[in-house]
Amino acid sequence: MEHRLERIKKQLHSQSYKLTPQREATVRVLLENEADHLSAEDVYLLVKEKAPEIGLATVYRTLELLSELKVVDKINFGDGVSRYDLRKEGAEHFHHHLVCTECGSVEEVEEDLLEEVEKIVEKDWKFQVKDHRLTFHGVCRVCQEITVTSGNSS
Amino acid sequence: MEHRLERIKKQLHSQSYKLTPQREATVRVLLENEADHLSAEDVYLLVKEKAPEIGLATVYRTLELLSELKVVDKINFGDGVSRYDLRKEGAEHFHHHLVCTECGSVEEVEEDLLEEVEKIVEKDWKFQVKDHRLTFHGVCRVCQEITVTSGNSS
DNA sequence: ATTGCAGATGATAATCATTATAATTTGACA
DNA sequence: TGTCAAATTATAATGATTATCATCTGCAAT
Repeated sequence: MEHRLERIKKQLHSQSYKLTPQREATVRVLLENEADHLSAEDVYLLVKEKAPEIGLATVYRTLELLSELKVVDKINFGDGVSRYDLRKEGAEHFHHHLVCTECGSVEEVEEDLLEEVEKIVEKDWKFQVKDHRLTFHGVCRVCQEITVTSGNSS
Repeated sequence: MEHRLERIKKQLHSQSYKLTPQREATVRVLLENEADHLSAEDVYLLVKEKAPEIGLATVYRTLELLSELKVVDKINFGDGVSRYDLRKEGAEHFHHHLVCTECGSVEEVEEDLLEEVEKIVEKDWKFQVKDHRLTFHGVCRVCQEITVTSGNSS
């Protein structure tokens, strides 16, 4: 945790940005909630708990900055809100998501799975892939069980 | 074209919606601009050319309706705007997109390419896939050539 | 043909996320 | 200590989308 913070600090410094207290608090919130997919508003509320004087605009700017540095990825699941997701340390590619249409839960898939597909796209479409976004919409394990349980013999 | 319009009309009727003149004008615009990825505003401006009295709200409502009927897919490339993309006739799956980070162009990929990946997700994550969104970001063929041409010996 | 009614529409106001602005603060460095 | 650029805060502005509400349309029953 501290290690990853250090790393991000160095990344900032390498582009002559500073790790201000506000930025540090924001990064800490992201690290502590890595499993979630927080919106800017979510982050703002959480950061406020440890740094009550922070402004929403600063959170937006920080997230934007982290996004440029590829520390976080900005994603969008189709509701009108951008969400910010920490890139796993050392991950080459952005991970994928499984969005449940029943309960709204979001699972992460770290496996790449797209190597073959990218090769095809590069070869057949002559498109030089830099990044990708893959989201599956469907029914998660939990909701499948609920459906089976509650709907078996009515 | 007329054939596809008929088909959409039937789909509407099957859910007891009507194909009003405004809705028809909107669908026609979508059919005539199938290659593009129009925002609601774009659609609005185009529809206004043939039906000047239409309101923006109606366009939004129509696009929303078509989206529910899976006639169009609502997509989001990360700028703050939703775009509406006609589903190809008979297509099981939503097609993929190649977004060029240099010129902003968007290519469509109709091949599925994800069959294997979906199988893995269904098996290993017990996630029942209903739909997917796959977008590659990178450099399109044209921009690659420009880069090579203009940057070869300076 | 007229009435009644549900669904659609158009104009506009309201909402919500995000971005821009301007005044103030901070922190490194001379 | 004084200076200056970067960063921050509070707030206003923007832009996309949604809600509201009065009006309109087309059809079924009278």
